[in-house]
Amino acid sequence: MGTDIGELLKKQQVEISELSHKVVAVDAYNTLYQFLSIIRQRDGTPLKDSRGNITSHLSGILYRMTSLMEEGIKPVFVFDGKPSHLKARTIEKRTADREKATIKWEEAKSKGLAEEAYMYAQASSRVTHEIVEDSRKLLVAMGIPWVDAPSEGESQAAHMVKRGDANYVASQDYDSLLFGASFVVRNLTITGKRKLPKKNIFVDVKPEIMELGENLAELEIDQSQLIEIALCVGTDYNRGLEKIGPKKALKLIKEHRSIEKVLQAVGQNIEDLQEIKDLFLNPSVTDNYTLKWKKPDTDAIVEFLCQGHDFSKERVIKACERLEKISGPGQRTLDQWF
DNA sequence: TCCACTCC
DNA sequence: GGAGTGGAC
Repeated sequence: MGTDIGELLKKQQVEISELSHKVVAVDAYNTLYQFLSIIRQRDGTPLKDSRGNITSHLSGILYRMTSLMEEGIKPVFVFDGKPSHLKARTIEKRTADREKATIKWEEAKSKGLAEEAYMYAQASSRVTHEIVEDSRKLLVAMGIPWVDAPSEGESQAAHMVKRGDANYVASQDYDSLLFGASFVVRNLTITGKRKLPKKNIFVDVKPEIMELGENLAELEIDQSQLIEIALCVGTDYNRGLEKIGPKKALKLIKEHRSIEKVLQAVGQNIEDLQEIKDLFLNPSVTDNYTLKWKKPDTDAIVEFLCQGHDFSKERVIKACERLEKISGPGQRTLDQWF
């Protein structure tokens, strides 16, 4: 997913408290996908209510956003709009991969291969329309704003950082840097535990910040060249060049100064090159949004999660009390919130 | 208070 | 992922 240029980028580990009072534009798709793939029962089944609706994302949103907001972070969710036609191949591939994984999940389950089953269960995660709608409902009840991107959520989130309406884009992907976000935060979690892929081992992770300008300076390239490197490696809009990874792409772009010359040199081609480059440089975004953090509507949260989705009332109310306290009287950050 | 482990 | 629990210290 996204572009694999991570190893070129300098990241700075920070404490969550360092993000206090910052507005963070959360890449909704990325975050929801993360919740769906990770918040699961031991056999790999996602959390579900009694009617069979998936609820993993709701649990993730409720608890993580509550914790982040307790730290003084102001999240805004940015949802994907209509994807570019250039993304069609990637979307088809994701669908196919998901379908394969779903079949393999069943197979592994019937063979009693628990670990394998879990892995395929994760890979079968899908951010459905219903999951997006439910997430929006919960966000509204929690008083967290959200924005609909005309196209990519990541580009809209990057745009909001460029405009100064947000301080960071939160995403595990690197694409928002390609879209020109000057600050991106990864691993925006509380516990700081992350399961290693495949293995049943957990490692400590801290939020890490990437600064676009600093990275460009370090790599001695400009924004356009960073995009060209990504194009060489492969993005959601194009297949990467054969036998070219991020290190080699960087070297080639610096050496030849432009991707056209790189393509000549390696004797390969990238379809729709200019169009994709333009998509990163001039993405479709909107200024038509207002960011307003409101007091949580505890009744609505309880109604939605407990009556609607069988959450434990006791636990939900506890989370609501934490939320109310954030915006409540005696809170120093009160004026920062409204 | 710190974990491992379970439940959601 | 994050909350809750219970045993170990």
